[in-house]
Amino acid sequence: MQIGELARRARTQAETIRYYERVGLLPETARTQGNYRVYDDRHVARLSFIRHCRGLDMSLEEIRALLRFADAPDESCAGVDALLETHIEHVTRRIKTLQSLKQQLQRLRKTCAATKETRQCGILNELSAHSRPPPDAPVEHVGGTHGIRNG
Amino acid sequence: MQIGELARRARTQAETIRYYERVGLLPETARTQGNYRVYDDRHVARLSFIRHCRGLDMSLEEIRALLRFADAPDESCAGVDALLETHIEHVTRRIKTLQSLKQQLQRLRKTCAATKETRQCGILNELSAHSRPPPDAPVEHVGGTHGIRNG
DNA sequence: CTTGACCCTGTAGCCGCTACAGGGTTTTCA
DNA sequence: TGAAAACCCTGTAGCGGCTACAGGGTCAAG
Repeated sequence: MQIGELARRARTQAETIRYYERVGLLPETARTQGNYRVYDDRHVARLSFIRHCRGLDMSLEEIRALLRFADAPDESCAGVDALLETHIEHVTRRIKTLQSLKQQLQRLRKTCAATKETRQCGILNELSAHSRPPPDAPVEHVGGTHGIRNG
Repeated sequence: MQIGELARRARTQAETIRYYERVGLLPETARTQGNYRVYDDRHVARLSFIRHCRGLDMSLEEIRALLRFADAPDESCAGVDALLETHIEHVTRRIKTLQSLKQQLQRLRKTCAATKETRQCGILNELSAHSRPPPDAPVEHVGGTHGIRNG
């Protein structure tokens, strides 16, 4: 099968597949005479695995690590388990951050209830105040509020 | 004051300030003879405002919108309020996504409990399965699990 | 023999910075 | 006076994880 069919089967885009090859998540494949990439079912499985992990918001680095375990089946399952635990911690931390964020935003919004002009808008005043929430902790790896950068 | 002091006062980095100027969040300032940017207290206020909003995980686009309200004090506070509401929705949605993610990950981790070798690692098997969680909704704008991209 | 569907490589863009390189200016101190 | 240090400047490239082109080649059907 060629890249288009692989893309359909793994619900991805051809460009993403080529990207994964470029960054070493998918192996370089055989080519046809016309220089088209050729894939088989194992590629479908591997790509589906990757997309599944991405759906679970793992980074490509984490997935790379998982794939190393999958590729070396004699290593202990413990590594996989540990990686997953770490990832769950990241997610948990991110949830907590977002929850406190949400509270702050809601408090802020109430500030507006009274006044009705920007001139004296409580929100803007609050936001101008110097006190700031602590920055989002020693940059771990669970993204911001805005747009997961893929489709 | 010059850029370094502004940076210290607003707890930012000079490079970030120049970046904000470049993308139009901060105005272009006067310069000294030696071509150094010159700032005053209003710049501190504006930059603190921006950093505060960033601390609340707003996008620069949202902040730009807020600044427009702040710059045009006759417009209604309602716009500010609406913007905030939208942002809160983003955050709420992201929290929900992450929570369901976490559940999936925890289920996955239990799969491992029995077997102890990757060869038959339940996690890897599960992850290879074709069923995938739905992608993270029509890309709104609250980032992934990994690393808020600033300090 | 042309159309169209598919494929290729390479590069630039998204966000919000960060981190240089390679220079200039100003202050400080011997 | 002159050197070092501390500050500033512009410009460019990088992060992650793609996406979206431009500008071409290949292949099957009509």
